[in-house]
Amino acid sequence: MQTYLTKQRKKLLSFLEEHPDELFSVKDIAAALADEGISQSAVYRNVADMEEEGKLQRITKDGTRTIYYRYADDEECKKHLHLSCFKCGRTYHMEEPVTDELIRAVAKSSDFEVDSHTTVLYGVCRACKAREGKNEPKEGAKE
Amino acid sequence: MQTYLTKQRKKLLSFLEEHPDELFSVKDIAAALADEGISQSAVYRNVADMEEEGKLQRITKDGTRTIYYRYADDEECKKHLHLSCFKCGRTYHMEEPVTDELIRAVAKSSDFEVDSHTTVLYGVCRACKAREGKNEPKEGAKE
DNA sequence: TAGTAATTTGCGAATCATTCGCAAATTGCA
DNA sequence: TGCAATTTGCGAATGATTCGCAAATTACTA
Repeated sequence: MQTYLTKQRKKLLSFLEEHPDELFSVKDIAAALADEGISQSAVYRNVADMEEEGKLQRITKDGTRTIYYRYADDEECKKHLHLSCFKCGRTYHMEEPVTDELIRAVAKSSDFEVDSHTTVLYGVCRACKAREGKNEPKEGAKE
Repeated sequence: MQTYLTKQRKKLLSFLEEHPDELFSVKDIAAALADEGISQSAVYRNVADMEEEGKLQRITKDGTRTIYYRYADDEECKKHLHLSCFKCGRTYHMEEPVTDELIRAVAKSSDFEVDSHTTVLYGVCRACKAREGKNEPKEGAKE
C-alpha cells in the first residue's frame, strides 16, 4: 500500500504537517491546495491511505456527516486524550500524568484498552462554563 | 417543536424505549418498523427532533458516514461513560464509581466538564484483545 | 538515460445517506 | 364535528464519498 511517493502526496503531507491540531475536511484540503494541482479524488485517496498508516486521525464532528482529518503526530497523540468542547468546538489536550491514570483506571475496571489516539472526551470547557453563567446563547452559536 | 403526537412517533418511541443501549441507523429503525407503516422520511424527521429534545443520543461510528441513534435514558446515561471497541464494534458501559472518579479527575486537572452522555472512549475490549493474540482477522469482522 | 511495469492521477459517473418540497392525511382543540 | 396547524409519504434534490478507466507518473533496471 502506497509504494509511490507522488508529488501530490508530498504536498498533501507537508500541508498537514504544517498544520497539526487543525481539522480539515477533504474539501478544505483540496481548496487549500487548489493551486498545487491536486484533484479532490487524489486527496480522498491519499487521506484514506494515510489514515490507515496512522499518519492521520479521522474524526467525525457531531452534527455533520463530513469526515475530518488531523495530522497525527505519533509521539504527541499517543500520550494524551483530547477534550472537545461542544460549545465552542475547541480541542484541548489533557496532561499526561492524568491521562495515564485514566487509561489505567479504565483498563483495570473494564478490561478495556483505551486508545488515546482515537478517544475524545466531550464536554464543556472552562471558558464556556464561565460564559454560561451569564447568558445562554440559544441557537447559531456555532464556531 | 413537536406539538403533535402522531402514531408513527409513538411507535418509534416505544421501539426505542424497548431497545435501550442499542444503536440504530435510520435504516435499521425503518426496517424494524416496516410493518407499522412508517416512512423513512418520518423516521429521519422524528429522530432528529427527538435528538434535539434529548430523548436520543446521536452517535457517529467510526468508519461509516451513517448516523446512529440510541435511546437516551437520562438517569442511566448521565452516569456512565461508554466504551466502544473498534474491533468488534460492541459498546460497553463503565461502572459508575470509576466513571465518577474519571470525570472528576478530568474536571480537576483540566477544568473541563465531561459530558458522560456524549463521551465514548474508543479502544479494544477484552474479548478482542484475547482474540488478537491468536490470529488477526483482517476484514469483514463486522458485528 | 531510455524502457517498462506497477501505481496514481483526474475526470466524470455512480452510490448512498440525508434533506426538501408539496399535496394529502392526521392531530389537538374549540 | 370542523378547522388550522403539523406531519406524513412520496419522489426529487443535495452532498459527501467512491468507482472505473484511460492517461500520466513513479521507481527500477538495463
